[in-house]
Amino acid sequence: MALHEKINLKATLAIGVLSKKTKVNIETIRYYERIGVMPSPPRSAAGHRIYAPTHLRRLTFIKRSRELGFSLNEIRALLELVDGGDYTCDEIRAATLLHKEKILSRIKDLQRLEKTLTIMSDKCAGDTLPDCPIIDALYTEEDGSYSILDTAV
Amino acid sequence: MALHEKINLKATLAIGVLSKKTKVNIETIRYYERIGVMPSPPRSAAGHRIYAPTHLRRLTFIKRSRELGFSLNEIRALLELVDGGDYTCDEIRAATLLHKEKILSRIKDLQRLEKTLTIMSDKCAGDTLPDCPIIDALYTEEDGSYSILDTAV
DNA sequence: CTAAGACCTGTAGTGACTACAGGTACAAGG
DNA sequence: CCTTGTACCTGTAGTCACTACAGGTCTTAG
Repeated sequence: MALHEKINLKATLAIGVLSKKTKVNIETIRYYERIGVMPSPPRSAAGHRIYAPTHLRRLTFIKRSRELGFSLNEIRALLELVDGGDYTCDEIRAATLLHKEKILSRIKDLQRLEKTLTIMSDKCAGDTLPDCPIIDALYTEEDGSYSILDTAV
Repeated sequence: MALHEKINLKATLAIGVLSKKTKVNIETIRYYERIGVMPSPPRSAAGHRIYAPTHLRRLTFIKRSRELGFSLNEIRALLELVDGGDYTCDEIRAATLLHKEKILSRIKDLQRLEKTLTIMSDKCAGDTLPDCPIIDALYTEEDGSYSILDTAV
């Protein structure tokens, strides 16, 4: 192994190092590769993944976007735009605002929920009797005009 | 099939009827039975499930609790209390308030998220140039003190 | 008698991971 | 030289709360 090869390896990262730097689980990194949001990196002779700074940047992007509540599919779409280089600031802002709207409606759902829970527990005498208005309420079909189901982050 | 048998069947429901009354999917009802939150109902000669009004009540309870953001495991625990009949109003209220706290912290997470998204899109000129501060921000590791991951409803 | 519809079981897919089991590679210490 | 420890590898299965088939049986109306 010649010196110049060592120099080339200087800026590379093993998966464990990448994991620590990004605080993304090793298994998650491999998962991202499997589903194609991270590219397959080159391998060492022993088959170990060798990451370059570009991978670090990309994984940071993915992690940050996940933290902001984007789904992996949304991130995939964002990355395609970015990879293609044919995006405009307008497009990205539109996607961000759309996402913000989703978050806002999720907040509203949860606030309605919280209100209902408050009302229910306020009705409750909170004594040691086996009779509870909360339980009664749960047995009663409500309006059902809202559903918080399938509104995961 | 004698008359008295028909009378006994009067108040029973087929799975499709139960599904329509509760607005819970047929497949979901069977799923609830499989995981044990709904009891296995008696069957007709042909093997069809025959539900009684108690099943309707129980499924309503489950649906309503799900709408209020309780997980099936939490519902299982609630149902055990109710089934045992040894619950007090206090216990139920405590569970409800605990759940409310979870919802509140989820709301806070989402509000922080929303704020960040607002700040990011405000920075954006929104023009047709392929250069976007949002993208730049996504490539940048932030504090990371909060994570919205694994905070599904 | 036939066709539509409701029901049955069992399995696989979703999203975004996480957790193994069982194996290989490689460096440092005895 | 051997052992020990660590980091890596693949592949599969589990999580949650469903949903969606495939491929069958049963019931009911015309």
